[in-house]
Amino acid sequence: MTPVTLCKCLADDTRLRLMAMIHLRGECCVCHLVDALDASQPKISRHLSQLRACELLHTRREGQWVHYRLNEDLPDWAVTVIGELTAALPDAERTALSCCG
Amino acid sequence: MTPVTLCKCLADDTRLRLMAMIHLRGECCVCHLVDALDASQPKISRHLSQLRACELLHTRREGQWVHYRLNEDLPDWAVTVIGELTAALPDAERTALSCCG
DNA sequence: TACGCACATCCATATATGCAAATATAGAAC
DNA sequence: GTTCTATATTTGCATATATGGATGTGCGTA
Repeated sequence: MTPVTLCKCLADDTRLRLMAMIHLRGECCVCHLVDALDASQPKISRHLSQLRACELLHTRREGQWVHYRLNEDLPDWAVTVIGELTAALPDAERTALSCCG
Repeated sequence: MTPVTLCKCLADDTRLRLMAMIHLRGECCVCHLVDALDASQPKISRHLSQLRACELLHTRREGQWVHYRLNEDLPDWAVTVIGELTAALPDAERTALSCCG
């Protein structure tokens, strides 16, 4: 995980909101992410795949659901950056991502 | 300045190193940035233009030289992110950007 | 005029993005 | 076991955007 790699991962509105939502809520399953972000399921899936390939996210399967969570081994600076960017989102958007839907 | 905008600006190796160098050194003129990053002048110039257009950098002309510095009005979260990413660069690279060349 | 510094434009290439369709995977009903 | 449905992923294709080199232009200095 390099600084540029992290920025590329977060340099897309969908991916940044995915990371923010998982950062705020903790573990999330795909269907909840699709609902909260109001995007097509394949679109969400593709971005999740990219975030997983870059080792930002880890997954856990539970029956038919796949749960995504932050990689616990991310370096501190990466977690700090994700937290700062999440906190900098507009209040309305951050609230929509954090509350249960 | 939105979180996604900042990430897009920093999601390129040349731009991230430009921002890191200016963050570490303070104000820099274009010719020094070109030397330190070992890239073509038009390439550096184009990326600087983009960073200036996004309000990350401000400029000051002094004779034939143009000096770039961080926008003093950047929100705190943006400065924090830039600082974290700069600090996360490999030691050798960060040293090359910070020392006088 | 001549020279150096910085910026802008043109063009080719590479990468990213999104939609649609096809392919696993798991659970429920029979 | 078989079939059906829901969930999630993957792939192909077209489009959009980003990137970099080469070249030309503008500005300031001597």
